Amino acid sequence: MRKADRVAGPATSRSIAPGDAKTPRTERGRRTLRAILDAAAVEFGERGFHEASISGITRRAGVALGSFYTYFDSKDSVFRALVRDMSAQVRDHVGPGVRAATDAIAAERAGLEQFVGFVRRHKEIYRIIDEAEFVDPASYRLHYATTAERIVERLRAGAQRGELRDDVSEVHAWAVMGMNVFLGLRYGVWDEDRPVDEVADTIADFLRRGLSP
Amino acid sequence: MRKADRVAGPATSRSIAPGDAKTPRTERGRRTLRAILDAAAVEFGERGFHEASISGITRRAGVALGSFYTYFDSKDSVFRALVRDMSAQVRDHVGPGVRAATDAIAAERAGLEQFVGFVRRHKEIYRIIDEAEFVDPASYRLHYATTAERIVERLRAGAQRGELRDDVSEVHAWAVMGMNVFLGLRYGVWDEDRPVDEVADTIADFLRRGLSP
Amino acid sequence: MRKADRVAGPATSRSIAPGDAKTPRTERGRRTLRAILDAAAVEFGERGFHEASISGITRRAGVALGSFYTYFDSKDSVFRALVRDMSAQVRDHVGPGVRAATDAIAAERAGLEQFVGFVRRHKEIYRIIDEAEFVDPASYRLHYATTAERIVERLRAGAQRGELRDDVSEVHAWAVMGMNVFLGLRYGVWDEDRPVDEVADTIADFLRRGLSP
Amino acid sequence: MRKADRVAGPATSRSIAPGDAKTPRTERGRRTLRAILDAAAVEFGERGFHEASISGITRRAGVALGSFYTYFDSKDSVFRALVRDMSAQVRDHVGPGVRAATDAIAAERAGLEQFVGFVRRHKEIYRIIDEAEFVDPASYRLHYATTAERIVERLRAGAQRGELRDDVSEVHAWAVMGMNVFLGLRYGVWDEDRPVDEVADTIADFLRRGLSP
DNA sequence: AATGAATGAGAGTTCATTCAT
DNA sequence: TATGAATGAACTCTCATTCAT
Repeated sequence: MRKADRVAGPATSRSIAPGDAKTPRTERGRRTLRAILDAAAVEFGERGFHEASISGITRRAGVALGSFYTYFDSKDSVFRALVRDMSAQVRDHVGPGVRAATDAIAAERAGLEQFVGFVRRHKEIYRIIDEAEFVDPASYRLHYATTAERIVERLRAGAQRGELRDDVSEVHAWAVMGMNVFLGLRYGVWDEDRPVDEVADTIADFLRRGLSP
Repeated sequence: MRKADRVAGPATSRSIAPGDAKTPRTERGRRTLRAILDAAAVEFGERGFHEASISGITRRAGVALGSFYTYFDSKDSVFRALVRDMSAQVRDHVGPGVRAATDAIAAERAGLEQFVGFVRRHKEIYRIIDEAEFVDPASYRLHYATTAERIVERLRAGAQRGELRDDVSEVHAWAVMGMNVFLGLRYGVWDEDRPVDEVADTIADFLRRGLSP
Repeated sequence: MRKADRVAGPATSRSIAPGDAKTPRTERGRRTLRAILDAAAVEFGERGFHEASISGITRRAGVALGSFYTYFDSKDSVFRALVRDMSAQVRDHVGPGVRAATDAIAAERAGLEQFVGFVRRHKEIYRIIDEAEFVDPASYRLHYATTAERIVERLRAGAQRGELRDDVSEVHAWAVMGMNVFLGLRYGVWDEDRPVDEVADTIADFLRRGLSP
Repeated sequence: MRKADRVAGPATSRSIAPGDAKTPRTERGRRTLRAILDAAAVEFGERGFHEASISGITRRAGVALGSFYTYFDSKDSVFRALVRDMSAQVRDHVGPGVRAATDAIAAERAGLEQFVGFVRRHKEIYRIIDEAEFVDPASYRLHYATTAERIVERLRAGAQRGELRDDVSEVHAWAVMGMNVFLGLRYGVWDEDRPVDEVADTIADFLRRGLSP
């Protein structure tokens, strides 16, 4: 996978200019925007929003400082674009595994497994989404609200199929999401001292007992 | 309880100058330090670390700008002091209820209940601890590592008393902590649309099934 | 009269490319230049020289940014072209009425009346010429020096015809011009709370007494 | 007269911090503010508002860049402070001569004489007030509206004393002000090729004939 | 211990102008 | 001739920290 695809690749059908970016009209413009977005992901991931600088982004992208403002209105606006893009990436990477699962518990197990694996490979995404809580609260809320929504739908579908208890609710969904996020932080970002498999097995067993009818 | 005690009260055996603060030698100095710490909690809570300013803190505290540096070396150092102090506050407020519980599940239920109730009353604490991930990662890690530690000890003790499964582990502890944090965010900070009781009951039931022998 | 003529119309014998503009060779080029000049008059009039931007001008003109430099060397040079053009417009609109007057006082009356009426219809011209004091002092001086020159010639001619005092001088001319400009500002640009007629009558009476032999 | 007095001297009873400046609490602060105001008058006078830079002001004042923002919120705010201050200076320098005059015509003659003399000595003030038309229109309007007001009052008082025609009006006042301003520009700022006396005599004679009953 | 003025590095942003297509 | 992306100097403003009083 080419580097640029990480941020705006064809695999996910996301447009080249997510969020607030101005759409380039020429091929050269498309290349520049792509370079800026990639560089921004690295810069924000390494230094965090406030330590990051526009000049750091353009230096990494190999373009002039002013070129940044050809595509974005402000530092905030790249960050917003990035958060939305990464939120979508998490969804796109976790989704297939979940949908391929044979039952409700297997689905949640797959979700956790994919998620922890994904954050191991993209630690900067974890950081960027988390920092959105302070920089772009709206996107942050949206990300987690949407994620919880998806989980509760899966749980309810499982209940209807008789695989889970009838009283599964939003509370369970937030609990599951909270587990995933913190397990991702602990076993994905901070330390990889435990196989993802093992963590997923442990949690799957826990959920099976806790949520079965 | 007087306001100052929230940050550095005698009830919790924390000294008046937690973390990096320089210890004042006179009564007047103690009052000034207290005022600065209180003001810092408000300023960081309202504006976040980077938006917060030293002059904002001293203005709220009603002292001169320069006085800040009589007690702290830098902006980072007040923040560190505050994070540790608040981490201790969470522990101090949640601890008694947990210890008073009659069994392992009741203890976790009490922990969640106390925690959500606490963050409802102190939303700024949530923000300050969370932002530490970016400003003072060491304190952030320490906070969650310590909290997970305490949970795993409780779970193991419960297992030894035969109330929980024998295989409870660090993974379960991080899962429980993750639930608590996100339920606190959802039902404590963002919206209070569900009674704490109900949330706690739901999770207690879930844990009982999931973790019983 | 078509809109473009306001800036570079055939009626006044001014070429399509006044001042610093490069002369277009094709019909298409002439249209583009005309569009840019019109747009510049609006942009400078609305926002003033420094707030105005080349991109604002080309946006209004509906042409690409780069096209601007096909016709002008710099921001200063459009402004210069515009100032000269507008200076000529004032002259062209005020002149006929003055020349048609039957005596010296009537001529000055007509000059004021035409001038105030003209600035009411073209408030942006006022601003553009005035701002030239800071942006293009040479054009500014030239505009007022030329205007004063014309006034002093009229006054001297009136004196020779025995309609005015013999000692009319440059000082009187500058006084008359100053009146006109400030009355134009007050009753033309700022507020139209008094009929032009009345203002002109008052001043004509004042001049008759002040300048008659 | 010391240099600082030009901007904020005791002679005119204007405070040391006109307009938008923050009041310093120490003697050292007062000195710094005074240096910044003086430097700003020179910088704006020489380079005009847009070419002037804060760093140019602080360099001239011999203080650090940041010190500017100890006393002013923005470039606009010093400019506003300066415009108001200078408007007051013109008034203060012209007023005494006018009040000391023995009749209405002598008063206007004195006003013009003082004004032209003043702008010869303070050409930068002329420029600063004029540029306010574009930078701070409110102050500009206020300056001329107030000045016209004062003139119309003088004329009406002269009429009541039987020295001037009964129908003197706002229109005459604006005419007189316009003369003064343009004569100041021509014989004060641009060129000193004619003695102030002579200009004043010419205009006084003109006014006497034009405005006498 | 307290004050508040002074400092200056550093950041984001603008936009006239150039240039490859 | 027209396009619009690219450039980078220059500017305003912020604020943690220092220091003289």
